[in-house]
Amino acid sequence: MPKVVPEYKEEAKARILSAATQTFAERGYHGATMDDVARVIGVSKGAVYVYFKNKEELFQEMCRRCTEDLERNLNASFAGGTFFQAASVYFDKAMSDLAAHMFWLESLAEMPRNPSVKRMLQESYVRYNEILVRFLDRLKVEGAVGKDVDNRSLAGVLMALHDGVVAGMAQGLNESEAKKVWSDGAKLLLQGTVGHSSTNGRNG
Amino acid sequence: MPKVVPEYKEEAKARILSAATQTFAERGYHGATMDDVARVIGVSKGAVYVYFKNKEELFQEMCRRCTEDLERNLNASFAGGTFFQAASVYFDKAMSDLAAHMFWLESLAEMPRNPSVKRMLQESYVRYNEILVRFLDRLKVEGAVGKDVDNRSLAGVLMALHDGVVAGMAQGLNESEAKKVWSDGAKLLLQGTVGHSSTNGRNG
Amino acid sequence: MPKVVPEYKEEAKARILSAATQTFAERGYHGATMDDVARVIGVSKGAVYVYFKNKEELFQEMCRRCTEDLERNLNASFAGGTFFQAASVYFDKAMSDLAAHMFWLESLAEMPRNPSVKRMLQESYVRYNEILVRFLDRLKVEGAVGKDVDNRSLAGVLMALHDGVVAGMAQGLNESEAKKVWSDGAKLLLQGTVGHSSTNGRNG
Amino acid sequence: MPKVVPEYKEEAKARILSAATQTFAERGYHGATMDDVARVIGVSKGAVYVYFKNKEELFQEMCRRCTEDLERNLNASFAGGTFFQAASVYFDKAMSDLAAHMFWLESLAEMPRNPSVKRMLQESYVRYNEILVRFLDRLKVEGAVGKDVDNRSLAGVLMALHDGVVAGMAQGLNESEAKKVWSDGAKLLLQGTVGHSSTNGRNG
DNA sequence: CATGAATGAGACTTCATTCAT
DNA sequence: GATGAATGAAGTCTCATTCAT
Repeated sequence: MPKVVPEYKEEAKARILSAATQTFAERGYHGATMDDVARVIGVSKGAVYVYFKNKEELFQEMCRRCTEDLERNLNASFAGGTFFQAASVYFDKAMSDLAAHMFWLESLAEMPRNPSVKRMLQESYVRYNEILVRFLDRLKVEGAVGKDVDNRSLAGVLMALHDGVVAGMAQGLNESEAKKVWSDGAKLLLQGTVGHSSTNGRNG
Repeated sequence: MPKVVPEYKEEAKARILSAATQTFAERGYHGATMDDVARVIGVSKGAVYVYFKNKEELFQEMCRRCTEDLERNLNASFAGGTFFQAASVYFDKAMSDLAAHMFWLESLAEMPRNPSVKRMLQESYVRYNEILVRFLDRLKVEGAVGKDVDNRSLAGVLMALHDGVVAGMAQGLNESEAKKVWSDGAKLLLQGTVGHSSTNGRNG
Repeated sequence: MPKVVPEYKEEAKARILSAATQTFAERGYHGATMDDVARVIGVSKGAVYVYFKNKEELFQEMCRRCTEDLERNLNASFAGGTFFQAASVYFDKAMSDLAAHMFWLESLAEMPRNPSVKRMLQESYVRYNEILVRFLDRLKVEGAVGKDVDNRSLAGVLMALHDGVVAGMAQGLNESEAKKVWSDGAKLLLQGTVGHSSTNGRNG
Repeated sequence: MPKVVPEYKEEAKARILSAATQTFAERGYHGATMDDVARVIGVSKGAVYVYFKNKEELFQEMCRRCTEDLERNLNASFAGGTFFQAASVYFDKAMSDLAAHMFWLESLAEMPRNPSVKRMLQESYVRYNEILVRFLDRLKVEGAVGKDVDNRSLAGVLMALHDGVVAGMAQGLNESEAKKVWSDGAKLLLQGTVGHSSTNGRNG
């Protein structure tokens, strides 16, 4: 890969970010050293500083990419289909990057001390919610969600379920258990929304 | 109370643990220094080392007490009454110690690097689950939960919802929003368990 | 020297400042490492940080003390007596701390990059001038300095002579050569002030 | 001018030296990076290494050129005319390159750590002195300087005055104040040399 | 020749831990 | 027991220098 092509720097950055996400997920923000990150891709400490001004900026860029990836995944998964299809598609895709989950916990813990990360996570939290609300609004129109349900609240519950499953995996839940919690939770919630009054099960 | 009696040592330990929990919650495990902890209670760094061999042991003891507190709260809240009563009692008690939530996120993030903490959190996770399963089993006997529901799974969903609400608070949810997510989630889940077949709303 | 006495910290600070002045004078601000400074007094790097927040603050404190010492020396030397007595007393005292001269050159060079040092040196420069002006004013009253001489300007010339002698020593002038330049310069200047008109040689 | 001719290399070297002098004067030897120097003339770091083996050699070459420039200026200014004419001509020319003054202070400070620079500055100091002595010898022949004056010493005083004025400018003296110190100093010194015995003011 | 990505030695700084008082 | 000065390992970051392109 010649150094002269313009894409080179972007690739190098991406390589570092990938190594850093993995390392930070394993060792945490404070436990991971710049040396650790560099060693993963077989370069020297100094090389990382060519692409990122400091550890903090590296971390922020990782957060940015992670939240964007998650948003992309949500957008792609909750674009159409039934509730369960979407939830399942989303979950399977999300599970393919387990390191991202631990990294997310790390960034949650870093929020109180890093205003930039805090802002990013709070803003992305709101955006995720909106994606889900849009999806649920469509389901309501189709009758798959009861008319008396507050979709904003339901979206909040779904996100809590999601975050809680990730936290659960950190606490020992294996992947299949996590998937069961996620799908059982989703099923119960959807059943709850149609409640005893509705009979529409098309989207369930 | 003279200084030589054993109670004094316990009091001193408790004072340090309380200061440490607060400090670790604010600054994180790595961000909080032994000096910070000592300063909060107005003693010297050296004094902390009289009661705890090192930072790690201090942290582990904090984790132990936090998981015990949480377990106590769960046991007390999910001892009797309806599902919503229990959920509400629990939540109100839990909210009274907000620092504990951030500390819990910290300990989650520390798990991969601290086997002892990892074991503690995984074991307590299982115990929490058992508490909830016992509670749900009773509700099922009383008919408040549908007979075809897997209580172990429902307990897992409830815990995920709980953990997700805490994570949501870190991401910007305020206390009343959090309470709404928690109670709406609990309501939807219970409605889901009784589904379209059951008509029993006594425990809702 | 017990650590419990209050004077201990002041003494430790003074010890570090002395070691630092010597080290900075030899190696320069950038060439001298905190390790170098610590090693001179046989302590560890970390000990220096107990007394000074960082290298910059250490340097500033050194500047402060050096300018104060110089001012004290000027005040003591140019308090009374003839011009030559004062100049000679001053010079002999100043020469006893050669390291201070090189340190002063270092701080001159650091001025453009260190606003705090810049301010300190500029302010002390003005104060030195005032000390000399006061002294010259007295001489004028006594008739040792011609009435038509601008004492402020003469003080400026004297200070330039002083600074130039120090610079000259850096450039190879040995102590006796420096003393000759200083005293010959002072003599010529004083002769110049009384010029061809005055005949008063009492202070020459 | 094709790139292969030797003149090109000389031009490139001169361009780098000029950029480096400016940069080193502003940021100091340690504060100025090779990148800074290269950026000023819009070339890459590597290009500087084509013309100079390392930072030290670049610095030495700068010192050499600066001392040569100063010597040239002294030779040109103190070639003929009266004392004041020479001093004034010299000063005006010297003031046109203020950066050189700060660079000179930098190199003074670097002397203890750079034997090559030390040797250069010490040798040039001697040469400057000889230029002034030659000039003063001529004035003495012409009677503008008293016969009983030690010209070598007077030259030393003049150089101290010069260096002190430069140091004074670093300490806050503006250009007109500096000029006043320089010319008042020169006047007083010359008056001093003719002293109470001589009445010759032709050169004053 | 020129470029600039990469290196790695070395500096500053922090902080858990120890120990003499 | 309590203190806090001192230690030293370890981490972040810089930058002179090299070298493949």
